Amino acid sequence: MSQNEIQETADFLKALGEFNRLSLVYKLCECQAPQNAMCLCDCCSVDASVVSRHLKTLAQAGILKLDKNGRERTYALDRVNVAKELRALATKIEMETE
Amino acid sequence: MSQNEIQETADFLKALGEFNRLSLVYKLCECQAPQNAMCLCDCCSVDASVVSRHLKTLAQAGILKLDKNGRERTYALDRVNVAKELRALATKIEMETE
DNA sequence: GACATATTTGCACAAATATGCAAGTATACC
DNA sequence: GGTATACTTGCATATTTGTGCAAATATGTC
Repeated sequence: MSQNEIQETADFLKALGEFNRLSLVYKLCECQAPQNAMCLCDCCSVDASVVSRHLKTLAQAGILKLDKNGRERTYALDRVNVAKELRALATKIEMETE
Repeated sequence: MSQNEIQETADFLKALGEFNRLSLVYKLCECQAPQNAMCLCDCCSVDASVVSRHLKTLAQAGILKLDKNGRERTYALDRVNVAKELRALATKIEMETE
């Protein structure tokens, strides 16, 4: 396993491993339709700018997908990718080597 | 989902989401037998005290199991628990609600 | 163009975190 | 008891990170 791969996985997990960001993820988990940032502000009691930054972090980690329409940005969970990453890690950890 | 549950999951992911800690986890992943802390020092180039603290963090998050014999402490991956947690999250995220 | 809405960005700051070193504790060996 | 080995802990410190506020940008509406 290369240093880079370790760093990437760590970044992915770190993005999920913060209370407000994980709250956003769970909130989006309940939504079938993509949500805009303002709507997501309700779920954690922080400033809109903070939500904006958390959403950016999550999107960069491949956890959310961003869509721009007009002055609105809608975010949706990248369910397939997140589940894939988590399962890959679970499988790796389960597997006994040598 | 309660605030507490969110916090616990976030703590679990945060414990995994740091480069040196994840390196330790991968290292232990390759070992069938539990390893002592000194042996684990080799895998990341930091002071033994730092490794000691990271191992403590991982154990508290339910990622490692600790065993004391004599002056040695051996650590082993709690494969079952970690895989279970990751899979539970994957399933939750995959599932579309309403 | 003026104004409202949606979101991002710059700045400042407090809190958390990772780290190294030196000293402390615990156990084994002589 | 003295010394070596295997850690852990306290302290200082540098870096990162989460946060709020105010200003900036971008787009829609009148």
